Amino acid sequence: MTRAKAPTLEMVAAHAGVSRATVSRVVNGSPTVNPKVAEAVRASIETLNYVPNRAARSLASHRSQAIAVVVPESAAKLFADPFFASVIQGVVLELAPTDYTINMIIESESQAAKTRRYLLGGNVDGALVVSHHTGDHSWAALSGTLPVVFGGRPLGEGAGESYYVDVDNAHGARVAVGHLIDTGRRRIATIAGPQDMPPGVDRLTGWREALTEAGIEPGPVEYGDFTADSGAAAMAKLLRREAEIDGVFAANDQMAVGAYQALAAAGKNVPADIAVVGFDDSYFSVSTDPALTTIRQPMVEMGAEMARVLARLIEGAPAAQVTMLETELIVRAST
Amino acid sequence: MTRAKAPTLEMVAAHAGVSRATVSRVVNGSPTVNPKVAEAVRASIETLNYVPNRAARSLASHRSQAIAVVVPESAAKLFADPFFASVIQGVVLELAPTDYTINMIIESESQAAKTRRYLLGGNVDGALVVSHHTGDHSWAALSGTLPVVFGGRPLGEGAGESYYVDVDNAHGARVAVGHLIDTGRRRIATIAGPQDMPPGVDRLTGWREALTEAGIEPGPVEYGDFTADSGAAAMAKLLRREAEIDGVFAANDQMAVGAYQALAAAGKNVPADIAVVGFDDSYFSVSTDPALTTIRQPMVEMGAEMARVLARLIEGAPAAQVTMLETELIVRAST
DNA sequence: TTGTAAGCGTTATCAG
DNA sequence: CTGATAACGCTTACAA
Repeated sequence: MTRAKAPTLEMVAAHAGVSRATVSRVVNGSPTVNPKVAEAVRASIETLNYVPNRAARSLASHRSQAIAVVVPESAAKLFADPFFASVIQGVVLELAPTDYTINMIIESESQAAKTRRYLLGGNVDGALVVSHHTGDHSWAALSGTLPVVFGGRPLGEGAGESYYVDVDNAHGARVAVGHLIDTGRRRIATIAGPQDMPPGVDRLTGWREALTEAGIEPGPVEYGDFTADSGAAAMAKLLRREAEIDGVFAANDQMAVGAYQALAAAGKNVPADIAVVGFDDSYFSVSTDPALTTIRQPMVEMGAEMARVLARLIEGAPAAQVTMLETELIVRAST
Repeated sequence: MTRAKAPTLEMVAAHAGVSRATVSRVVNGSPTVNPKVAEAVRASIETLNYVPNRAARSLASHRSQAIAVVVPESAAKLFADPFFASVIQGVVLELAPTDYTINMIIESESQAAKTRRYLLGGNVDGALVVSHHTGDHSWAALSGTLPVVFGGRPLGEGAGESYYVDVDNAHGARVAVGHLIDTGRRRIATIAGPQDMPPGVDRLTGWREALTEAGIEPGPVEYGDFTADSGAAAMAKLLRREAEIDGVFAANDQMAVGAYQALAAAGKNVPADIAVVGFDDSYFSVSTDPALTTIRQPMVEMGAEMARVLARLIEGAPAAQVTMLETELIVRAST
């Protein structure tokens, strides 16, 4: 079962009776080629079933037509993290119809140098860095050398340099709290996320803004680390601090789920005694009882947008340095 | 901001005072090179921060050091399907420390030809096809030309040809049913999956085998399509057929979740009146009330194993044509 | 053990 | 508008 040798550009040239240069032009859609000749070449390509060799092409053109998608190892280890899965899905679907190839690469501490060199070694035309909630832009240094687009707002310095696509967390939080207010809640607490992660900060800010703008005194704040357990603990503390809380905004669904437990333990009914709204619209939100009102993040869209921005960057086209994606309030039974 | 030209193998050779061939040998770990020389070359590589150009390398060697991961488009569109996410995670983690690059590619009907040519065009050294529950091996034809490893048992003809890694569905089902029997259930029904998908078939078979082997008359069977709604409908039918069912094995967690609804509607208590066990150990299983007893599939491990088998195939090493992965019974509150 | 030199399949620069 | 003819950076017989 010998594999037939793949036809080369040269063979096409011979078959069509033109030079290799001409075939190359046709393949690359150069306008400076006689229509008739082009047609003939295309016919030859068709009959020979020719497909250009990527390696040769990128060696000669200095473009790899490849895009790296970098995910932190920690994330890759999480069991099917829906955030990453969705973002990557968006990237892949967006790039599928283009000529770009997607190189999935894992950023692990131990291989940091290897990864850097891979990226800088001309193996890819650009990189997409998905940094979950951490705001970690340790790859920012690459930006000067290689087009890079980040997912999530960068934290701290270097922020001004990089291109990124993010979800408008503050706005989402404001909408969530606004919904609580609209439904008559007046003593609204929050279970905030870690303050060293942009989403943690922004969602807390949004909560506070919505309240002060509405002329309502912000309720108590407790912090969690985005896990259900931390949410339960935070809710318990909140309850201990103030029994009259009638609404709580959790910075993510998992903490909201944890809050449910603490609430149940305290004999509080959701939403009768206290309304709760989460953030993410993860699968937790539908499987809880009562189903959780939450803020949906357009994760797939985020991946797609990142890919679009990167493509523009690679092609030298102007691109927005920061793209904010809108969230959406999903009202369920918890409010 | 000019990007410093990447160092080439030639520059390393000059720096180390040897020929390019020698540097190449060192880079590729050839044993026929003087240790001292090799060391010197490595030092030069280090100081120059040299990283081999992939395109040139594969052009010259006819190996791409790349592996394609093919996912059906339908799956990619599902919201963060945990099955795919986990399998891919396994693949990526397994391949990360190797020199293989991972090319994610989506198999869409409209681009089938393009994908085929990409795979056959020498762009990758092998391919991993993740075909969820469908058993679709339409890519089997590639096997003759390119090393390919499938995820999931192939359906029908061509099965004998291809390499694949699968979860032992029948055994998992037997264990699930065995657990039901062990806990005293005697009238055990099943909500089976589609019979045109290997897992659907195998899990039904396992259910039947466990029962007959235990000398228990198999209970009624109803079919679903792996969705929660279909599970609810199937459970309702089951109840209508026989009120005395005291145990049910759902071919996946989602259908088990659906069954919960039908059971609640019928005033049945889980697990007092009827025990239910699912399959997959998806996140649904923990968020239900009561938490679902289920069979865990080693999805991440499946991806890793697929990668391992493919690597062996590419390197011409002997590899098992079929690898069966063991499942695990996870006992929770529903039984 | 090491070096020489001929490619690998395209693109790109120049002439024509 | 088309055709030579160098690169592109690396691997690999073949020699030495």
